[in-house]
Amino acid sequence: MNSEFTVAVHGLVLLAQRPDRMATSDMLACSVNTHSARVRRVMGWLKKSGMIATKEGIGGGYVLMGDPEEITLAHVYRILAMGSVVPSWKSGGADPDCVVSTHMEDVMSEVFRDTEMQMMTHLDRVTIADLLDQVKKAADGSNTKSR
Amino acid sequence: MNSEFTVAVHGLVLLAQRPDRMATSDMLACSVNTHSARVRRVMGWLKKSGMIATKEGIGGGYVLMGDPEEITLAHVYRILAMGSVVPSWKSGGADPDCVVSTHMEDVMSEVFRDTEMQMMTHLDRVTIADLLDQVKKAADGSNTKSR
DNA sequence: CTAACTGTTACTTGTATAATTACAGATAAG
DNA sequence: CTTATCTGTAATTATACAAGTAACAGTTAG
Repeated sequence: MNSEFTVAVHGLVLLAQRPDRMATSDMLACSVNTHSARVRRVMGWLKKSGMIATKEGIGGGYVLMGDPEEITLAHVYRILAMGSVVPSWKSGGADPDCVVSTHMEDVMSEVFRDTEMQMMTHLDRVTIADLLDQVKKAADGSNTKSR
Repeated sequence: MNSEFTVAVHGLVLLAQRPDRMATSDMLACSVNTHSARVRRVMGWLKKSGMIATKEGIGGGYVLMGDPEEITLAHVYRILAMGSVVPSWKSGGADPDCVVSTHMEDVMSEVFRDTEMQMMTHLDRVTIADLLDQVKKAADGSNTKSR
């Protein structure tokens, strides 16, 4: 699971929170705590998927297009992070006389693939709206605490 | 999921395949295609968990202690890779006036934790023996092919 | 025209990880 | 006793990848 997924989810939650569902890349970058160029890159992928729309020029920004209660983390993951839990490093292949060496790469590839699929079943159950709720609860908790 | 998990699983499958359930770090390193010092480091963790035993000196090596049919990938994951699917990079925290910025780190931490738990349910169903079977099947497939 | 935005590429910097070296300790065999 | 073969461990080096950032082009409104 990569940081681009994190940026995207954070960005979508911020858009969902905004009254007009809109924010500029600078605003998003400030909330996320990263550079706006990075935000633009990530949000560009989401735009391509139709999850958000963009308005260029004066008064522009990114606009959430879907219903936060219907946007799942699995959907975001598929766009930005698919395969990211799989290590890039592979074992085996060095010893042609050892069947384990010869075949473990393929066997592990399947393990990783199936594991990622299972992981998606959780992400399929969590929506952007859920996360916004959690943010609000945490914020209410913070406010209560400071009283 | 990190490469140490991969090294460990590969090593365990090789031990399970061996008639005496034993192999030296050099042998393992050759099969895995890495340096023996790295193998020793990883196997050291498995030894601490009781999954394997070691014999030092002449005629030494690593010995599989459990039943391959009862060693799950989840067990290996817990020892070596716990938390490895979580990005080290965190978003938010830069804008104290933005509740999303302030709380998203904690919210995402919980998402990652729950996602990893769900992932473990798959790893709990796969054993070292399963993987060895797959290696054997793949090897049989290869042999058939070359006829 | 200028300013405010998105979009994109390329470069720089930082971080994490894999490879490797070096050596100590344990054990068996001669 | 010495030597060889193993495990165990720390440190250093090399490599890969990812995050940060600069730079600029294109789009749009005033």
